[in-house]
Amino acid sequence: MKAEISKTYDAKEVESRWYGFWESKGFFKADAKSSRPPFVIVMPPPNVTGSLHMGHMLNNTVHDVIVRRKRMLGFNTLWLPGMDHAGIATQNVVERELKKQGISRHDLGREKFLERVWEWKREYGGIILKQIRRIGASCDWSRERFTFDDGLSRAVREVFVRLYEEGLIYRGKRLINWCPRCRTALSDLEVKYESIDSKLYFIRYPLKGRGGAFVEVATTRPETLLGDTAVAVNPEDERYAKFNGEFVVLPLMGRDLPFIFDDVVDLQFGTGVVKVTPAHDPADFEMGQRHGLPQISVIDEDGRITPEGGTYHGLDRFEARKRVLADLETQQLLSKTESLMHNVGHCQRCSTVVEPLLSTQWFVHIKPLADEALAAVEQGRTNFVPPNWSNTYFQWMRNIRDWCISRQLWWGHRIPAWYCGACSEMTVSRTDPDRCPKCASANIRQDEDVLDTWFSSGLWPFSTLGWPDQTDDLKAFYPGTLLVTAYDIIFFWVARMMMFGLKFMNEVPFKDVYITGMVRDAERQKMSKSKGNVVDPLEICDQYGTDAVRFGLVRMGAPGTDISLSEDMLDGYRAFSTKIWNAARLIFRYVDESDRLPSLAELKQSDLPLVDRWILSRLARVTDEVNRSVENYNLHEGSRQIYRFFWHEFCDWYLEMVKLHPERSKPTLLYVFESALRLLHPFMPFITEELWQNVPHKGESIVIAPYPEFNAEMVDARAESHTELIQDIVARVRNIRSEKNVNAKLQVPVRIATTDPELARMLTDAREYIFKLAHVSQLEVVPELSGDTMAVQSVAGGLAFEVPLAGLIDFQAEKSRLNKEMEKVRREIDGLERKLSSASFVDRAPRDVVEENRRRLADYQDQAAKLSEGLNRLA
RNA sequence: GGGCGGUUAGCUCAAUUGGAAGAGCAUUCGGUUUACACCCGAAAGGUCAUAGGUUCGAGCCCUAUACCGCCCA
Repeated sequence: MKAEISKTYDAKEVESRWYGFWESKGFFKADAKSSRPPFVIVMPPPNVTGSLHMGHMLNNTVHDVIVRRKRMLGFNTLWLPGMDHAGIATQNVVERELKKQGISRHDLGREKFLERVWEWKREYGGIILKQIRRIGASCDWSRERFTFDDGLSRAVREVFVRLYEEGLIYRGKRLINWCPRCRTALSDLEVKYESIDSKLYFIRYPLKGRGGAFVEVATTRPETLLGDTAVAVNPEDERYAKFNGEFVVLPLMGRDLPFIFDDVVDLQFGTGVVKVTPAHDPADFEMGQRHGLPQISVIDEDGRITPEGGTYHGLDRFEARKRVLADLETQQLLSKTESLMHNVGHCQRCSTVVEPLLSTQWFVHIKPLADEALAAVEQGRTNFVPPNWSNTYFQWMRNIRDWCISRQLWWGHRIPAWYCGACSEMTVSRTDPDRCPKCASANIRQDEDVLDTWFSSGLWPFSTLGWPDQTDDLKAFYPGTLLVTAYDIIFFWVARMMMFGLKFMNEVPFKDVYITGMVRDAERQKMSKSKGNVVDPLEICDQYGTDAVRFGLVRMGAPGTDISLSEDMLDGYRAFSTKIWNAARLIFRYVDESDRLPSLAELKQSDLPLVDRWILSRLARVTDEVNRSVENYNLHEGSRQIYRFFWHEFCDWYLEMVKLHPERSKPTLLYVFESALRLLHPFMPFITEELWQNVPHKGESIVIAPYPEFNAEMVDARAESHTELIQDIVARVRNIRSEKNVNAKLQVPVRIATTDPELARMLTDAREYIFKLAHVSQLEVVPELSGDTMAVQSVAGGLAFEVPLAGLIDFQAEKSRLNKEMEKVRREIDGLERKLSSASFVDRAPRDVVEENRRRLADYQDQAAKLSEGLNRLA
């Protein structure tokens, strides 16, 4: 037993010591053969390019609190970590590196380029996983996975082929979102809409064969008129009904365009006539399909005008816009320009304006998968915490559209489809073919494209466990118990895991989905690089201690609510670490090497002093509250309970009282402190391990020590009420001293009135606590107060008491103090009497509520009587 | 346009099923009591956004309004 620990708490030093020990001992390893009940969480795999930000820290802290408690409760706990290969992001990073050397990925070629990415991954990838260790995350690193590992790649391929065979994956020419900078297709989700202050242009389209007559068409994208194949109006629109069967002449191009009539046209928008460009606008694409319009692509994959664009061929799309407008102006076909706020899609990764393009891509026919995933949440097989997020999920699932899964990248799972150069047959296969299965030609080539990264992350809950093989891990750890994630990837990730899990495992991938909020700065602003308000978690962990940052995040993060991170907040929780440390220093003074941890039975055999019975009872209740809160994912509530208990009960009261007889209370002191450390461990893993190792304990590490659970034998209601009475007396004496400006060093006598012999005995026995805590010199317990006019009167816990302060009392001030107190009490009495005299309340409210109110009224009346007695004496 | 949140002490946020409005920080006052001044003690501070409604009883349930935020189209 170490007799002392350092005077100040050095969080950084302590925190650097334990993780390696835990990991090397294998405490975090799950056991696929165990008969204990499983508790399974998969980590949302961070991008391989990522480094830790506050969002990760919050997420991983929530995981860790939950996981550590479950592990201590004896569950066979698996927290599976890993990383995502992050197609676009990673490819961008490596391409940027290459660019510095003046080369492009095309200079290297596909194979060489991929080698470079793997090299990069080995060297720089995965920094984040080290950082995750730094914050204490108790993951099973023996099961770490990467979405681009061989095993997971096999799962991806299996899923692709099966879905293709079932007709749920198809290849087709559709209008997709295209990023001209990344030169790849994107899914709908990867497009971020930003509201932009832009212009609405009114363009004259001359009517064919009607002399100079024209209709006006409003558009935000004049350059796309090059690809117009119709103009459309709403069939209800009487202004334009007469044009049925007529044509307009497309400006600049001279093409004839028919009038079509379609419900989607908004009568209020612009002039009510819109241009239709099926190859460059999603709504127009659909309209084109309904009306059998030709599709003319006038913008290419680089964002330049195609040969279809005539004289504009080769111009960048934004340059083309200027030129088209200028030419329209010259021909007097531009009638006016209005300001308009509208949403423009940008690439999620590089912020380039996305171009809707007609393109041949691979899609998942999503409806059948979505229906299952929708039903699972509707039936409560998977629950969101907090539950309102299920609405978000429902809404998206109900309006879901086919998922474009092919990407024109190199870094990713290559699409397992081969095309025959001889017979044009397409083959989708689990294994790489060397010749065409139809015509046996060896002239086959694999599809160039790779899959959306989210396609592989969607398989994470089972691909990481060895699927498609029926491994022990898969049997033991699927389905998972819980998923913890922020709300921004409910669609990207949660929804897809639900769909794939149900499809391929016939079971939801997790029972509960806990949605965290976001971490914001002290002004509640979103953290962003451009604003420069990003807080580096590792920096603040160094500064405040990881335990303190963790505790702060958990304490402030009610499910689903955002957290604003401020210095004040962090200061507060660092102070909590220091408080724990200092409490330990005090306790260690009383402890020597011969001390050992008592069992509860041993404690209960001895005749425990009041304060010991009290603190054990409080510990029991707090243990119950913490367990209940964390079990229901109210981590903020659990952390609040334990903070309050440790600081304001254990330290402020118990430790102060124990100072009088440390020897007598030592077994209980050790027992409660050791339990409190275990109770706190999931929240603050480092400091609790450090102290636990220095206090008498059983076992190798607090990580695998049992978590405290409620024990009714520890509850002692009488000890609680007696101690509360003492606390109340102390608080009121302190209040009187403070209000009367009694010198802090001056001790005062106290007289308490009671006729209850048990209370009288208890107070006499406990008087030393009152002496110490309220600076009292002597305590007299009397049947009735003497009527000393030189004393200050008050009531505590239903007992009248007085503090004789001869020569210190200002009668007037004392009178007004008592009157003020009386007023308060009367207000309470009035309210309660009104309530209790109402027949409807007495009849309809539950009996215990009525009783409770009666009891309170009696208490207040008693207090009022005692106060008025005091007032009479002064009069 | 559709959906979801939020509005409680000066600030940041709690309040389990409708049954006595709380904490931390900040403020004021008093304290170098041998664990801790990152501390101890005391105090002050609230029309729970607004207006209606349901109920014996509403911060909590219902309806509208205002402002703020997010998501989807």
